[in-house]
Amino acid sequence: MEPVAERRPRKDAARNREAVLAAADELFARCESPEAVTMADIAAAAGVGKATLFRGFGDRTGLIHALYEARLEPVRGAIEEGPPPLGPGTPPMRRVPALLDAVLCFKLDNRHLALALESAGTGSPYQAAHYERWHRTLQAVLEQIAGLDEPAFTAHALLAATRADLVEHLAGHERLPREQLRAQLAVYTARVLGSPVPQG
Amino acid sequence: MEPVAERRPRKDAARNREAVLAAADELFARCESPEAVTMADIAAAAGVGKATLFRGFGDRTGLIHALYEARLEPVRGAIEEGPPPLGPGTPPMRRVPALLDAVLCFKLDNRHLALALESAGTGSPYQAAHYERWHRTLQAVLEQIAGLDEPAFTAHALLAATRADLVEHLAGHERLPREQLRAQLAVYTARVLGSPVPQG
DNA sequence: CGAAGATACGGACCGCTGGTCCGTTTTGCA
DNA sequence: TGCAAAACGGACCAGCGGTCCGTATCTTCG
Repeated sequence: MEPVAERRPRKDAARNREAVLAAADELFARCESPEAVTMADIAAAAGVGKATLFRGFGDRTGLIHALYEARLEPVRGAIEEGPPPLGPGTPPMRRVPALLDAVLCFKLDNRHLALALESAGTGSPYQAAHYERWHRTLQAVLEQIAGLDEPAFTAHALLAATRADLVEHLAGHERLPREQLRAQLAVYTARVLGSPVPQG
Repeated sequence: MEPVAERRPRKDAARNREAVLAAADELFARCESPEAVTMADIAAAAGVGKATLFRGFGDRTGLIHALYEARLEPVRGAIEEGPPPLGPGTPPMRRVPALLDAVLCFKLDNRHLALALESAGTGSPYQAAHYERWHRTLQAVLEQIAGLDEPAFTAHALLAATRADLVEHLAGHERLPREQLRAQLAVYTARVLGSPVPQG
């Protein structure tokens, strides 16, 4: 079979792609509701025609996914090959809370983007590639904890506690401070794991 | 001050309202994705003009809310004044799992409707009246359990495990049987409460 | 360096949706 | 039975995601 050459993109295309991602990022960050930022807005802010958006990312959800994935990259790296307590080689009972805290912090730092992703029209968030990844990772760690059955469901349930709109509701609407939210999630996680509650 | 007379609606209006609710209910149940059923569809199915929809319910989310509330009515009654284990007067450690099981069953029985509600364009599900109600109820019961702090967050987290799209993902997409899902939620709930796991 | 082919561009354009307007019909009351 | 008030319905509108195609830009090769 042909080795699919995968010729690298033209340089104006690459530049435009970056411009679009940057513009979208800023617009989503600035606007309160993800639905308030339209594709035309993004194109205009990037100084680009609308067709360029769709040629480069397929459709709206494609663009949001790409943006999310780019922002997520560092966290993913830290989880897959970083040092403890996030990286591999951490004892499960310590890694699970670390993973969830990382997810929570990410959503706090990228509230609007996460919100945009999870309410991105077509398809539930549960079919997105990154959710699958997070779930698999978490499930694998949970499986190493003796006496904890149903790791698959438990992983879903724990991740559900960090849903973007819940985070937005607590942090944004109810003004719950960041550290307090993190602490509450930590306590909750500990309870699920049956471990003694963290200090404090 | 005038006693606001609240003159009762004309009978054709009442009849149309029912027709619309019935039609919407059936359409949402029949179609896979809530977005696939448009307001025009509902109006046509009810044998009514589009304006009647908007006059009666304000906008799309208003209609969905009304429908949801109507379907929810029996469950709400059972919780507020029904017999144990759902109603008041049940020991907290037994009532919490009963409440969550009721929520789960409701979402299983009304998957598409719940999905429509939670992905209803404007506003997160956390601002809807019924969520507020469920959360308050659950929180109140959790508060009666000694040694369990953060009842507010715990209530949110537990309810998050019954999110409509998660339920849809597990029951619909992954074909997890109803009883199995209920059992898993029960085990998970027990773990959060720190109580011995239910039999089985 | 210049020309030709490939690639990407952009904004006018389309279909469809939620939501509104207003002339017409139905209802309730005297 | 007559008349005002209330509700009707479907043509209508604005705005969205997404597409099309003539044009401009890049790359490559002689």
